[in-house]
Amino acid sequence: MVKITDVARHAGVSPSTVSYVLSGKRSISAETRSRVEESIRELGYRPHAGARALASNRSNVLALVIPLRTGIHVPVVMRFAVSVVTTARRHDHDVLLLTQEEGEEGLRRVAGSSLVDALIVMDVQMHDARIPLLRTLGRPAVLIGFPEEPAGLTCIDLDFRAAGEVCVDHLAELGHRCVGLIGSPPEVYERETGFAQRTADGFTVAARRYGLTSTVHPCEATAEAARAMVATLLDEHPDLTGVVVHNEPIVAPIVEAFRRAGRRVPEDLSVVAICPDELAEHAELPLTSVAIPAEEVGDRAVELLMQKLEGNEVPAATLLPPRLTRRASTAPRTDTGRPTAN
Amino acid sequence: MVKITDVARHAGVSPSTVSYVLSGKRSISAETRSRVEESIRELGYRPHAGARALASNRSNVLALVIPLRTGIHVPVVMRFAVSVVTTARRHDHDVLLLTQEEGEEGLRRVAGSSLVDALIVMDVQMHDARIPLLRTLGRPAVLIGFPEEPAGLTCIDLDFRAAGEVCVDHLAELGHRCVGLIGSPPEVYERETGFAQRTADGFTVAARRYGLTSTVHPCEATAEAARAMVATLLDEHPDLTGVVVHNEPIVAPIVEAFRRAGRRVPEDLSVVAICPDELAEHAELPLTSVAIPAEEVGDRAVELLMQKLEGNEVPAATLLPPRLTRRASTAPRTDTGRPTAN
DNA sequence: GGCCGCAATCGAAACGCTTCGATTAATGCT
DNA sequence: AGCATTAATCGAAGCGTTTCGATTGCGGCC
Repeated sequence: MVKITDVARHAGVSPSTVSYVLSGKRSISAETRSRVEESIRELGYRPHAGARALASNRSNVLALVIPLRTGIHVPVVMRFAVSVVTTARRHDHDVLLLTQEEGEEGLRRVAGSSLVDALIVMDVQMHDARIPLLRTLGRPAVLIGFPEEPAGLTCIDLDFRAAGEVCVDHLAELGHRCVGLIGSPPEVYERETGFAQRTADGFTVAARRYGLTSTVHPCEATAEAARAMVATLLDEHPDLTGVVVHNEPIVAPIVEAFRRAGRRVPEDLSVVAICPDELAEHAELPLTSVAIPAEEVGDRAVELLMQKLEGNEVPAATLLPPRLTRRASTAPRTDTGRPTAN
Repeated sequence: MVKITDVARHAGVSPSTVSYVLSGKRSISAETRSRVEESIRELGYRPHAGARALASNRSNVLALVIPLRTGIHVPVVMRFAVSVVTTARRHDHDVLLLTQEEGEEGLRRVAGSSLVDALIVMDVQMHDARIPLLRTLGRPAVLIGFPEEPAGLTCIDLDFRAAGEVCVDHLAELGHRCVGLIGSPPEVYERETGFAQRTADGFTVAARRYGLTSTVHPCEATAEAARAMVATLLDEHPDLTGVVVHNEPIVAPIVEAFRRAGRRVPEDLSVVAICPDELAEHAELPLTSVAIPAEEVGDRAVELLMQKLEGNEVPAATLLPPRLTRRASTAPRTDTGRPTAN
């Protein structure tokens, strides 16, 4: 293994000079710099990560805790993860993958052993056991999602409450008077997962503001559940003409089920999805949707973390504004109420 | 930060004794051991990962390279990743996440800097630029998938060739005489991704052995493409009564499309999927399938790596035998050929 | 009873890097 | 011309472990 002293000897300088060339923390003459760089290249030198971490008290590794729970849409998680890794690399950091199975002890371990400099935690619950822990860990952390009591922590996410509202705004503007939200699986709500709850809150509040009839239903992420859901909905709310779907895997099955139930989309029934743009665009019928900006969230989370690592203050809460894109699944309400034969 | 000397002082022993208690590399009296352990607990001591890596020349971290390419089914990738992390933890290792974007330079970096002790590489191509690199890296590596020239490397995967064969075996036994394989998106084949190619090979060879008419078609992973595929297939092969689908996202759309085209499944047309059991079980019509044992592959990959880290020899190739589970989507061929009206 | 071997423990030398003062040479200022 | 300042570099002291030989008792053995 080639080490810094080898490079130093080869370039005719001291090891500290090599170190400063690498870190740029002190000025180095152009001539020396290029000589050192040439030696580094020639010898194929790579600083030893452990030695570096020991001496500098920085590992240049971030921990990323990814959720494994049921009811969480995997492709979205992956998009977060990838954007975190990509952005971390831009800042010369690597990413250590932790699963939720490891739980609090995992966080303690990687933080306590200085394996990582900072942490990113996904899938935050309203009352999350990791929250108090993160406060005491003494390492910068960014949460993707908002707990009930975020004081002292840095959180970022799509503004799901606003997302719920924006969907209702859109439907209300189109003249719909009776709207429904088809949400995440029940267990997601039972766990009090912030994003699901807040979407429902925003939806309900906005509907009330417009004086709309509204209803919220959790739904399992299977095609059968989707069909059953649609049946229930149409049965209990015959006037229903606007639906918001916040459950990625079943957006297509829901639309399909409404059609089978004799509702044309969008002529008889408007559907707004809260899902990645990609999914909405490539559906059989392109769907009006509020995007889940996974890449942006992951990216910004890392940027926030980097700021904190440099000792800078960062906003405690970052709520990304929802962006609704009109596509082919929403239309003004027709007067006829329930136009097609049943 | 509490360090090993603090623990040593607190327990009234030397630092090396504490180290030996932790590593178990020398015998320690029961009394001393428990005194040290108590001190560790009381002080909340955690060995510094960097210092440990420096002194021991082991980071206890594995690199996992995950694919980001199009045409790769994300949930399956995630299941690999999770099982890798879980098993690695059982062996007291952590997992560093690398994306394919980082490419060869990423491998060089993490291996060269001793950030990781060993590597797991997913989504291996037949002619993969990383293969020669891995041979020179001087670190144990396990590939999930098989390249063209695996000499000197350790590879593991489902035996996709056998999987293709097993599907044909099953269909042939049921009396089908004209079978088709609907595969991964074209780009996956263009990249010469081993698993796709081998499945197709196994399928074709087995069909020939039985004297069946067979056809292989790549297919984009969208519902539209699935429908188009089905139309083409039925058009070009009117006698088709058995289909193998090796493309997770579209198994349901394919079945659906056949039904719309007037083929009852399984009465008129048998479908075998190559996909995770979970997907096959929870489909509207439970599908006869060959499972993709992601968990087992990830698990075994880590076990192999651990063996190699301990200096043990391991088999160069591990091919997990395919397991076909009969469910409701396959049935004996009926005499009528194409029974339902068209 | 002296010797051997083993179990248990200690001390000190790495491990490869960063960083902090110190040193030297060159530059600017008056 | 002399002094102060700055740029460029060096040397050495850590950083917190692990590990290797050395040391100390102790029981068993002949």
